[in-house]
Amino acid sequence: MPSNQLDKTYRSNLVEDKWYEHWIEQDYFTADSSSEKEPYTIVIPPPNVTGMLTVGHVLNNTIQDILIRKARMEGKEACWIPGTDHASIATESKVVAMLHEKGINKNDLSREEFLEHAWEWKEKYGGIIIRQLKKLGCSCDWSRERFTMDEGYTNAVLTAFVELYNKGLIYKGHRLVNWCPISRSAISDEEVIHKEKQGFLWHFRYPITNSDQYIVVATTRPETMLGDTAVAIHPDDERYKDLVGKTVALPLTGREIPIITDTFVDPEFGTGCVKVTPAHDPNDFAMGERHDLEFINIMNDDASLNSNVPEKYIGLSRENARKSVVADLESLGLLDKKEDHINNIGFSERGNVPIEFYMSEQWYMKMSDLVKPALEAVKNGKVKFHPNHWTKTYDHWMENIRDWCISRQLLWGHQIPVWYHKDDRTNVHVSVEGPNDRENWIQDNDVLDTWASSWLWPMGVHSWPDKDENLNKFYPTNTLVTGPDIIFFWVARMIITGYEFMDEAPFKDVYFTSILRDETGKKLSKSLGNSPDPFDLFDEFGTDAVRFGIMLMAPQGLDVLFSKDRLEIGRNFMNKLWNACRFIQLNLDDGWNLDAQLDHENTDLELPERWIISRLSNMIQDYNDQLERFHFNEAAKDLYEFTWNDFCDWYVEIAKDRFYSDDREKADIARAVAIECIRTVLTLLHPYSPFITEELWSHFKTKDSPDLIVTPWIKKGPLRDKAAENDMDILKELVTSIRSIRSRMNVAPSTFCDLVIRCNDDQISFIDKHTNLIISLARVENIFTGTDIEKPEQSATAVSAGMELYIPLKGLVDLEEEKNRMEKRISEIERLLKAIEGKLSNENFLERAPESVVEKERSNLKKLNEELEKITVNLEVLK
RNA sequence: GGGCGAUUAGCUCAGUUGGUUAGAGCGCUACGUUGACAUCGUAGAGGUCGGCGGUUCGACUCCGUCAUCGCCCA
Repeated sequence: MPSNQLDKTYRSNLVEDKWYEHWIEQDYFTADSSSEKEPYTIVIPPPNVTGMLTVGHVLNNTIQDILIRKARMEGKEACWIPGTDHASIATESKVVAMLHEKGINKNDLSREEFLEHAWEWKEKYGGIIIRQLKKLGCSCDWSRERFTMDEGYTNAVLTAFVELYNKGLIYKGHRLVNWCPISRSAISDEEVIHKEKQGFLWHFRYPITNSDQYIVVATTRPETMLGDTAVAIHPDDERYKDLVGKTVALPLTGREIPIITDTFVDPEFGTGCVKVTPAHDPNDFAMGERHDLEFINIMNDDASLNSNVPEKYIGLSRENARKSVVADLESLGLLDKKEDHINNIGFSERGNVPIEFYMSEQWYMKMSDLVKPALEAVKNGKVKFHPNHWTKTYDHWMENIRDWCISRQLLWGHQIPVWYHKDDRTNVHVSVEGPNDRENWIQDNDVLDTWASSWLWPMGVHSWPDKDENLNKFYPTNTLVTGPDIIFFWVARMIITGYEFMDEAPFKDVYFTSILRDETGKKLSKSLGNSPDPFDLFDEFGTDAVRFGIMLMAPQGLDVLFSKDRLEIGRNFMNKLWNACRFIQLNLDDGWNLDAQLDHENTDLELPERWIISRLSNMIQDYNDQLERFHFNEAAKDLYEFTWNDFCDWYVEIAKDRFYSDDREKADIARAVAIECIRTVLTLLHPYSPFITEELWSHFKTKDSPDLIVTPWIKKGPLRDKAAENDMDILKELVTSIRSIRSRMNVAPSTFCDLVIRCNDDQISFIDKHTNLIISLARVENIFTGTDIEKPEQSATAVSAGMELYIPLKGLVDLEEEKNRMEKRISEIERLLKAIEGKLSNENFLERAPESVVEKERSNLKKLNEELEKITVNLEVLK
């Protein structure tokens, strides 16, 4: 597959599909349940089957791909199980909209007919996001792809229902639920989004029966007064004591309702009197039960008013009903006043309209016992959260958990496996298969909440409830990667099912990704239109660059402000890597044998080689550590900095000197060292940026090496060499100082200048040893050294690494500027010295600080004093 | 009302268990096409680490408090 020479720029579109197809052909992604290797498993958070790839998916799935590719390279049996979620409400509403466009009303269809359309829709659009994940480069085991409504998965969902039902943990209840009038279904507490909205507080006068008195109630929802069945005051409220026990003639309805007392009423709020609408408010519902009030449901399932209200209001939408009721009360002189009020309104997450509290019969799950092992697992660290602070959110939710409404009045989903006998509705059959004499039974109409199916994902993707070798091998999984916004919906519930059905947590680590926001801090979402299409980004920057860039910008545990130009960093890095490889390749002789490895034991390396290998080893260590603790951004940064700052900026520049010299052996060593660096970087970068690294690998691998995707991971570098790092730091500082002088004095890069160094004997021999490097890196003609060498006339100076540097520049030196610069440095040194002297004259410091810290201060003091002395002398000379 | 998190250079962010002359990228300034890369190179300017207290020999780092912003829950 390798062609001979690398193009001048990296062209992602020529590379990506080629390698993805190759990996698929070689079957690298498929996990083997019978292998002896240690398993490493991830289950994908199943995206909505009708969804499209968002930038959030890119972040989330890149992280999973990084983990799984690394595990694969580490020689584990890597298994990343992909799939999609049927997403009841979201999908059903799309299908309804599609039908509507065709002029079909959902209500005119039978369940079977509707589902036929829905499956058709799923077949048509369901594959999109899977194809998109492939473009992203995800190395999922596609042979294991699952859909939550597949036959096997459905069996798991229904089995779980039946088991929990039989344990008495699932029951039917008639109570208020959160009702979405758009989807006409119950929704769970977690699907209600609270928003503050500017509204009003209306004060109405309710006439006391047989009296000319009235009582004023305050409400934010006038239309519900048609369902009032009481007025309540606080029992200690002196203002209304006389009215207790009397009744009110409820306006517009002709109904007579009692005035009751209840401690729930807040005397401070409004007038201290509240209307009580037990069928439409959770607090009123509770009061209704306490006081045995009448529950009057005044709404249809679409929130329009039903026949329990006076005729003129029947059929009105809740908004119009509000207008009518207010107008009518006002015309009766019963509107006392209207004031501004900020309401906290619950919105349906999917329908994006205010929810209703609606009385209906629903299925509930008892949660209090189920959560216990799951709560414990996170507390004692069997399941670890990254970042850890999410455990607090988890604990709080789990400790205050309420029963879960799991039924939905929808068609798309898992129909509840409960049958009622035709002759006797109280005769109930609950099983996965259903009754044998089906013709005599009617199945429950509702489907299960989608989360009541996806909560089984880690086991349901296998054969559960059957225990086959896949389940044995790949459960529990290792790491879950998901967003903190579904910590309740999904993460907590999966841990619950893990313990309930497998007696074991479903994963060991949970990594919560950053939530992506745009530059103004808004959450990226399709509905807001602020989410860029990832494919535009892939085209513009290359998939690898997007993956790398997004990982580099995703901080640990924080939201991330996404912006396109930050992806440029990724693109530039890919280009840099590509060109560094290209340069090394250009400098390999025709006969260069890529199989020749650097023999670390028996090769005498010079300083730059020892240094870069030490830096490489250091990076390998840090990189592995960062990945180990899920700090993906910092791992990426380690790789970036080594490649760019150490390797390209310094080593490749030094290698040029070797390549162009006559010393064949030195040049070959430099080639071998450079190739080792490149191979290491490619190996470690592969999980982040799989395509470009595989491509480059094909040019740099040894003959017998496998594809990079299955090349052994690197955990440890050849060796650290502290001495080499120190020496190289001195050399770099020297070169930088010289460049700095040149820049300050406007010496053109093409000009070679002379360099005079006053320093001690050790330093002289150091300079002698590295003369060639200094000459080529700093563009110097001749170097003169001496312990007492004189400062040349008209020269620019610097003190660097304890040496005095002079660059003769006849006529070019701006004395004033030089003087200012030196004075600035002198005052900086004096500031530092003062601080150090303060510390060193503090007895407490000397006594209590560790010796190494004191020593460091002393050596700093010495260094700075020497520098000060030299600069001062040079300044004197200038004057 | 309760909880969580944030506040470091113009912008976006790093900064391990307290001890560095507080870092990076972008942006900015100057110079530059020197045998890979202008998606580049070299050099440089730019910060009293949100305020106030406290612990400590020593605080960007730990504690308290206030302010501002964001999120979750009620």
